Amino acid sequence: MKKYFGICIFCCTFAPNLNNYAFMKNKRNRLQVISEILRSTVVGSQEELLKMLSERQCEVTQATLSRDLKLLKVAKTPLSNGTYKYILPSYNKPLPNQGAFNTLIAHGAVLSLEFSGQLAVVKTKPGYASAIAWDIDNKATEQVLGTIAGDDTILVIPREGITREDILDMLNVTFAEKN
Amino acid sequence: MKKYFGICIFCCTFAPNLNNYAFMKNKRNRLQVISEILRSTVVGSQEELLKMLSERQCEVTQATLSRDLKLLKVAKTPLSNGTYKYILPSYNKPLPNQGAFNTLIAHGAVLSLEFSGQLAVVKTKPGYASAIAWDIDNKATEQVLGTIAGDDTILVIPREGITREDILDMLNVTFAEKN
DNA sequence: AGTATTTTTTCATATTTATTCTACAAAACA
DNA sequence: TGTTTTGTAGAATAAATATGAAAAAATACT
Repeated sequence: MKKYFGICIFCCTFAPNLNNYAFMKNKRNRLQVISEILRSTVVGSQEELLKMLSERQCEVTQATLSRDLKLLKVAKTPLSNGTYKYILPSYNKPLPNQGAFNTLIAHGAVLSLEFSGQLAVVKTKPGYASAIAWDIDNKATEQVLGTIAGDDTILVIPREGITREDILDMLNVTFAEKN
Repeated sequence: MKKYFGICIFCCTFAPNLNNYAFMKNKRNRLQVISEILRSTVVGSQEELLKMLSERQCEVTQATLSRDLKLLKVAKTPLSNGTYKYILPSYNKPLPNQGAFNTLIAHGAVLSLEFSGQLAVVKTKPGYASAIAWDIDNKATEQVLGTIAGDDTILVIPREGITREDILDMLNVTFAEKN
């Protein structure tokens, strides 16, 4: 049976690659490091990035880096000062550091959680939204006023006074039970 | 005395260039044409773009094009299908022009757009909501956290920091591409 | 007008980036 | 187990892109 090897847009790794390889010696780590560098630094060329990688014990060739950047959908864009910058696509940018929830995200039907104002939006695999919304509705009446589910998106409306952290905790609990 | 020649991000021309030149024979027009092409087509290389330009009576060399793209801050970004695409920065993408969206509204499946707080609600012809929501989801990940569609209504949840105008622009782009 | 100044363009080329081809390693399979 | 498939990476190279410098065009100035 064919397994799907898809890159996880949150941790930038391949889902089935669960083993531990030598530290900093594999693609997964490298992609992570590249993301981190690009998120925090202005990098104008692959060569430059190559140097920064080798400083972090990631020795690769430009060919590999080119492929990595393609994989990560990193764009090269001109800046106002006449130089260039490699930028991560927006979904890689934030890396909302949500600890435990991230690991759950990586393997389940829940793809992401993001906030906007007082609202939370949960993205799921297509078709899963209603089922998961039902779980949330039922397990989190204290924190959640209600949910609205489409096909792959759930809008979570928290009660007044509920923080983002509360929502996050609630989801962790809800999905911890699912696995 | 030194004059400041700054590119106008709205019309893509240089401010002091107020005269009329021969049609399609100057930088201003060329930049405009480049913007139009990139807004409506997937272009993967400068050579490709060069051809499209010459079809439109803009004969230039790759060197000039490279500089034009730098000026317009066009980024080259990898696509999921393994190819590349030149993309305009977001402020060039739409024309922040209420009018355009209204005309589309008048003839298309999109009936209206209204805002409430940070949320936007799009009304569509019956049955169209999911299809249009899907478009919005896919074409506006930068501005939109998610959408939830009923039969004829779409709830659009903008990301934090996204203005109503951004949403309007985004919709213009999305629906301009549909025609 | 003619001349000076600034801007734009091209040519040639340097630089940068993507890809082909090869080799090998890990995982899946029989 | 051996075999096949899939994924990763490097070297070499092709392809794409950026840039210096000179020429041409446009504009400003007198």
